[in-house]
Amino acid sequence: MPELPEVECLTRVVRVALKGGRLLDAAFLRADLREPIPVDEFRRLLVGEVVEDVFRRSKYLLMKTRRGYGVIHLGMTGALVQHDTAAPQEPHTHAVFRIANRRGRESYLHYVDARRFGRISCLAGASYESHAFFENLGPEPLVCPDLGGHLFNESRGRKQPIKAFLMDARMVVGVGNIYASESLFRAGIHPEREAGSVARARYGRLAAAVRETLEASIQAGGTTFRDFRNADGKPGYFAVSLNVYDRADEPCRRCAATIRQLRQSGRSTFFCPVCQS
DNA sequence: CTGAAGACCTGCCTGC
DNA sequence: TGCAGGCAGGTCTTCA
Repeated sequence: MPELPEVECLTRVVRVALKGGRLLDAAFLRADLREPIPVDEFRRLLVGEVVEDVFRRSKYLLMKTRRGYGVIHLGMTGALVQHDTAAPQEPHTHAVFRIANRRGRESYLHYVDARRFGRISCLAGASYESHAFFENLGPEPLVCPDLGGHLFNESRGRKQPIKAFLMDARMVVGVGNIYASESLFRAGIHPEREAGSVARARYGRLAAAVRETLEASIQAGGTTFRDFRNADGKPGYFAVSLNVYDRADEPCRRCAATIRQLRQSGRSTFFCPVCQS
């Protein structure tokens, strides 16, 4: 399940493969993802054009050309895998992009997504920030200069549990279910605590915990969990160091108390009842 | 406005 | 063995 570190790792691989090169063709085997792929517009904005940049905003991967942007979101089960052939290599291959790197060497990026929660779209024009996908997004956790202060300010008056608050992309992007549990553990904050009741200093610790957790996962190549693979098809290796996620009834690595599981807003939360308060 | 719940989708796992 | 049912969750929509 791709979260921000997975998308960051993928973006780096795609950047090497595509920045300064061209998208030569885009074949769509089925266009009915979470929303229909705008096939004609996508081709018009991207095919044949030089890819000036490949970057990430939140969990979206963007490819910039002089005409606009290609936008890819992997949803829950999506993957973008590089191959030497256009022929689908596995079930649920929904799109195949023929690309050339800046030296002209050709390869293929296969978009694979069993559950079709993902999104392939495009934006015309020179800027992407004002588009509906992006206009309400909070800051990037890895580069925001004062994430703790920002979260503290945004949280005042909110009765929402801090875990739901932390996962709200309008507050900060890129903290999905796994990293929300892990970050709250690292910061020692109970996931059910009211967001508005958490002190400024604790938000400072939480912001540091979010950053450390995400960066550790990026270093490890993204969390391996069920469906995720990197663009070269290799799994990431972060799952081995998860402290609480999916560890219900197992001992806390810090204090040996039993890790507990609960449901918040329909999502599984894992926490240590001793380390987190 | 807030916050919670539902919908989307399909592979995998459990239990009968 | 087969099959029903629950679960996974990012994001958008709906509802109270």
